[in-house]
Amino acid sequence: MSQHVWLMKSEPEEVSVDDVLTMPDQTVAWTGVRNYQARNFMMRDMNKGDTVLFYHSSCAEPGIVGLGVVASHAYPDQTQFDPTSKYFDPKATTDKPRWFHVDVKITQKTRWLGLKELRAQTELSTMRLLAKGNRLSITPVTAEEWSIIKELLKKKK
DNA sequence: GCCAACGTTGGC
DNA sequence: GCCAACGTTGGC
Repeated sequence: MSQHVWLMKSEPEEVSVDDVLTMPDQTVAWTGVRNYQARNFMMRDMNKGDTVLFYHSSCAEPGIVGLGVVASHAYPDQTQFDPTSKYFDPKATTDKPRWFHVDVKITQKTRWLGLKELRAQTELSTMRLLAKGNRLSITPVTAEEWSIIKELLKKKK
């Protein structure tokens, strides 16, 4: 079972890195994913202990703001069964759930590593996050990309 | 299975 | 609020 690194987007208006730090065990259930590619990453490719780059999106300061780990295996997203939830899916049943998610535990806040700064690194031009037209909320990060990001995070911007 | 219409994402 | 890019839906 191999170690992976993932970049996971969250809208700070919904769940910010600080919000997660106030949650029990600094862990958030990553519910609400309604895209099959992102779901499949969680179901098929994620392992407990994988590294997570916590990214703020749809906000004034998009970028990486924290580090964490995958804290569970994928399990059914309860919001799909809740008619009052905006994530309700009428086609999902408890026998045949459509949507699954993992839990993510934040292990540390980082400095803000903004999207512009990421784009400025030619070595990071391969990042899935930065690919033209990318909208995926969960994207894999290669070992090479991760080591570059680690160095960037050490720098005092 | 094709594909037009529609909805969503997310940076700007 | 705009809009490019992409995913999903549903009629045929």
